[in-house]
Parts: sequence; structure tokens; C-alpha cells
Amino acid sequence: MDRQSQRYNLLDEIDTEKDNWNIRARVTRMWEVLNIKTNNELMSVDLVLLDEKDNLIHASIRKSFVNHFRDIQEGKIYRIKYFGVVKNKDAYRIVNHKYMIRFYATTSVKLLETNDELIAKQKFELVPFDELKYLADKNTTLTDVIGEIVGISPMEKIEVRGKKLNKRLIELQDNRREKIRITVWDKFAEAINEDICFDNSVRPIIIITSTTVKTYMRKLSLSSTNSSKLYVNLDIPEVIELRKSLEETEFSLDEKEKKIESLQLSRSIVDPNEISKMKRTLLETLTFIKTEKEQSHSSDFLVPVEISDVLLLPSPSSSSHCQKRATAVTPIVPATLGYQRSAYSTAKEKA
DNA sequence: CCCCCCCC
Repeated sequence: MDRQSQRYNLLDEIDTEKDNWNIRARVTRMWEVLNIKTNNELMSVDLVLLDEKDNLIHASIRKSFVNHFRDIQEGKIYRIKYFGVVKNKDAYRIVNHKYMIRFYATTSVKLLETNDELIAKQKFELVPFDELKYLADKNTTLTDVIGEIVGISPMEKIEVRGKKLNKRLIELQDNRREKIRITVWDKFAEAINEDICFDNSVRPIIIITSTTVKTYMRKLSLSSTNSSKLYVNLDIPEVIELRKSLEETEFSLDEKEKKIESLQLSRSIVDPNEISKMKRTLLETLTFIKTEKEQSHSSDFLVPVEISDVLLLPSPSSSSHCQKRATAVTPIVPATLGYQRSAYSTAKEKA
């Protein structure tokens, strides 16, 4: 091996006691930090470094030094020297380490081409769903989670602080079929799409890093952030184990339970009390419309229906007198319909 | 160090 190897420090050794650290690490994640309060001005380029013992540390390159390090690429392994060590942040902490690294103009970064196997490609600090409650509404750390996508809402465009953002709600389930909702923004809303969710060949299992954890309507709700990274169906033990665990427990649920599960999934988006107030059968709705005629245009109905066909209507301008309109009141749809359908049709074929 | 991760 190269003669320097015995002098590399592990990332968990790093502290403020000395300043001649010499590390060999993979840039496992990299992202730009933008000032969302101004015109998305670049503030820094941030990295998560990973060493051969699966230790992680957050490193940050301030805007003024970014040009010195233009060649750094996510995924590559580097030898890094002459950097600063400061206390890790107390808010929105990226990884669990007492310290973080700061690159300066004098920091030396050298690409190491050899031995890519030496360091894992990724390492996550996955938080089980039942522990998320301890992190909620604190913003001390950003949180990595793993789960199967079991619900996805259509893409929504909303305006926040004068900026137009794409947003989706997705629902993840863990190995115990515990479910949690995540709001994903912009590139993640585009990346997590129906193609991923309705692909029958593989359960969509994602890892999303650096999310915020909040309580909304007494339930936990995660949100992607600017420092988030998304990994779909990674070939790592955590993903494989979850997939295996979900497949094993699926056999213990009969089809009725599966149906109930998917119904509860779409209902869980709204407060259950609200649902029972609003819930009408299709017949009740039709009766209501028939008797009330055009007296009221302001009644809201939530009608669980299955769309059996889609008709293309003439241009909207020709029907502008129509007062009725369909609104997505249950924006999350089960993403596992694909499996269940194929499971049912297989059962039918056998019968 | 700033930015702080947006909405219902």
C-alpha cells in the first residue's frame, strides 16, 4: 500500500485538539447551500465525508473558497489535509459528529484513484419511525429515513414566499408497516414519480437523507430539505432487509386486510373525524344533488370512487357554465395498487 | 457565521 496509509486519521478521531489531520475519505454526498432568503445566492458547497470505518463527518466549503475546489466530485475518494475543525452545528445538523470540517484556501485535496472498494459508497444514519417523535419540532438534527413508498400524491405547484415550488406528499412504510408522510420538494417531487411507484417489478424502497421532522395535525410529518439526497432501490443491506421483511409479512395478511390497509392509507391523509363528517356514498351524493338542485354550490363531498375510465371532454370553454368541479381531496393514492392488482389477477387465474 | 429546508 502507499506509504502514507498508516498516517491517515479516521473521521471519528477528528477534534479541535490538533490541526495536522490527514484523512482519506469518500465524498459520499455533496450539495450547494443556497440562500433562499436572497436570490438563491450560493453560500457554500457542503460535503459528507465517509471513511473506511463507516465514520461520517460534515464538511463545508464557504463561498469564497469554492473556486479552489471545483474539481471535487461526489462519489470519489480524496486525501484531504490542512482543513479547519469547528464545533458541529446545533441546528440542522447533517451527521452525528461533535465536529465538522471547514475547507480553507490552503486546504489540500488530492484525488485517490486506487482501491475504490476500500470505502463504502454510502452510509446513512437511519432513524426508525418509532424514534422520530423524539426529534420532532426541534430542528437540532436533520434525519435520514428508509421506507417503502406506499402512497404518492399528484405533483402540486405552490407559491411560498414568492417562489413557485413543486411539491408532493409521499407515504412511507417501515418493516412494521408503520407509516409516515413526507413532503418532498422540487427535484425530489420530480424524482419520486408514478413510474417508480407503480413499477410492478420491484417495491419502491427509498432512503432520503437530511429531512426535517415536524408534527402537523398531531402526526409526524417529514420534509425534504436542500441538503437532502434521495436513493431509490439501493443495493445495500438496509434496503434488502426491508424488502425481505415486507415480503415475508405480506403473506400473513389476507387479501381483505390488504384492501382495508389500502383504504386506510388514502383516508389517513385527512383527519378521521373530518372524513366521517364529509363521507357520502355516491348514491347519497346523487340524491343530494337531485334534491338540492342548484340551490347550493358550496357543499363539499368526499366520495371514494375508483376511476374505471377517462373520457376526453370538449374544450373547457364550451362548458364554462358548469359549477361542479373535481378536487383532489385525498391527494395520496396507494402506490402499491400495482402489486395488489397483479396479486389478485394471479389468484383469479389460479381459481 | 449568515441560509435555515418552505405548504397544508
